[in-house]
Amino acid sequence: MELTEQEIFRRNAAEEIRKLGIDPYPAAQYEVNANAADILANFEREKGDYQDISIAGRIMGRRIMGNASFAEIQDQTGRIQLYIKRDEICPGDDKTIYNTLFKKLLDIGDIIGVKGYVFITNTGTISVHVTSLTLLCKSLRPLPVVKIDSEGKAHDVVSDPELRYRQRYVDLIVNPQVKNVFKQRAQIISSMRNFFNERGYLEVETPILQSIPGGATAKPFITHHNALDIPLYMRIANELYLKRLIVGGFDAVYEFAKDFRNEGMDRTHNPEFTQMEIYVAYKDYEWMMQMTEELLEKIAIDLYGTSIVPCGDHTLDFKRPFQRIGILDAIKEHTGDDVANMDEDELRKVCQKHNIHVEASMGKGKLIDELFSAKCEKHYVQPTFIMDYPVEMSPLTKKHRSKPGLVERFELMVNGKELANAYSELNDPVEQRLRFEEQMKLAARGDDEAMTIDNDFLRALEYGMPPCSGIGIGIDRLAMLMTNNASIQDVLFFPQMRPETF
RNA sequence: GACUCCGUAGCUCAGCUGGUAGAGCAAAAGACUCUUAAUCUUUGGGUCGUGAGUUCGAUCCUCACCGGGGUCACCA
Repeated sequence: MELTEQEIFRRNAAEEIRKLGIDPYPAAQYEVNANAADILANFEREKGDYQDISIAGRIMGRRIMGNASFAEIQDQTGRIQLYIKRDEICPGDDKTIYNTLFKKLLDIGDIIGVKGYVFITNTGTISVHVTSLTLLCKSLRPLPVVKIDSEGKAHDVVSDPELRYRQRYVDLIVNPQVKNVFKQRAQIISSMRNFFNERGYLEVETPILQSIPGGATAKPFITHHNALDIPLYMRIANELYLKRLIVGGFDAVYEFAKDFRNEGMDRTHNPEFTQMEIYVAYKDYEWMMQMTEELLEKIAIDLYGTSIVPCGDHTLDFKRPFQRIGILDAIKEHTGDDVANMDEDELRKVCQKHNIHVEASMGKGKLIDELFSAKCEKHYVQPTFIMDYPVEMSPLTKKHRSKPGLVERFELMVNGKELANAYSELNDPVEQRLRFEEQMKLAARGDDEAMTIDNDFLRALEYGMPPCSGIGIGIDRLAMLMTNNASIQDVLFFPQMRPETF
């Protein structure tokens, strides 16, 4: 790879630094006792504190005025200005550290540590008056420089999505608000974990490599285990394993699970994504709706201090309780068609009437799902539970206690997108076997996402699983909602991309 | 997968009804001991995504390919 002019200059500078007897990549730890955000928030001139600080960060800008300079360094918490005076960092006759190292050989992007004291400049900027400077890492690539003018307007913002996603490290350095999105994501997960742990639920880990990919209807990634010489699948869900644990006697288990689905990618789908699934014994989907309301309200309040969350052109309110509507009622409301008692042929006609693409392999459940996705989904902006799905599209769900042909299932729709999926779990092993067999028939018709029968799971159910309710919540989509990002790529550090050629 | 838009210096972008390119920042050299988009002087840096075609001549027109965005399809 040909080096650019600036890369050559920086490599040469690293050599020059070595010639001065300074290691551009020193091994020793650098003790830090302060950070930018804390200093900017808490420094008061009168208090006389922050007078012996040590801080480290990346050089983000320099303004050299002969024998005194200002620079800005950025640490994990933010940026702070440094004031560097030649005769203070070089008190003796040897001015090399200032004249040669700082002025000539350091660049924007280098990581340095400084010691000194905090003061306020004549123009009122809280700054660190540097008394000693240590190079901690020489940067060999020029960093994009984003400047903020006096009106707070950013110039030359790095916005090219390809650069931002492929080189997330650069994005994080130059776009400080990006870091905040990921802090919020971590906070959301932490809120959920606290919520569950306070209730005594057990966090567990279950297999990612599975010989039968179950628990969802989706196309899996296939891999191969050499020693066993068998195909293995990357999990599409962990549902069947968590239910095995309920059989085993845990009353509530949850997992933040990376799932993998070999399907199309767009702004709401990444091939690998995170889903939180939880199963609680002796509960039903009514209970689960209440728990979900409590959980989401808490997440919003932990994050924003209120249940109200900005989201694109809307404002979402996660205040309990959420709206509830049956899926067939939703379809009736938005299409005018009452599909409750229709057979497959009639349903297909209704779909065609609404210009919905149908295929021969689609069964009744799938057709209803299509109808809902195309005509209803987008209308549910505020958190809404869509309830009581047809049995055909829910092979793991218990039949509705009072509504024939339906199951006790809900999906939570927010901002026109599915955020969660939950049900009263089917625990009748004979019924479950029949449902799997129905799925096998769909597979025979050409549905390459239909479930395959999992005999070990059925064996577990035969030992007896207490009635329970489970839910899966899409963590990436939740993060999108809660951080007001329209693209999944903005809430994943490293969204999937075609491999780069170097 | 289909359609569509985009790809020019390290970064952000201009440009040309077709005559092989400009700016700001960044960089290099110099000046400057309170700057803050620091300023001032000087300078370097590009096979205009890749390949082919049309043309006397292509960064610009055509086609293919590569990469990305958007819409749709697929997909909980």
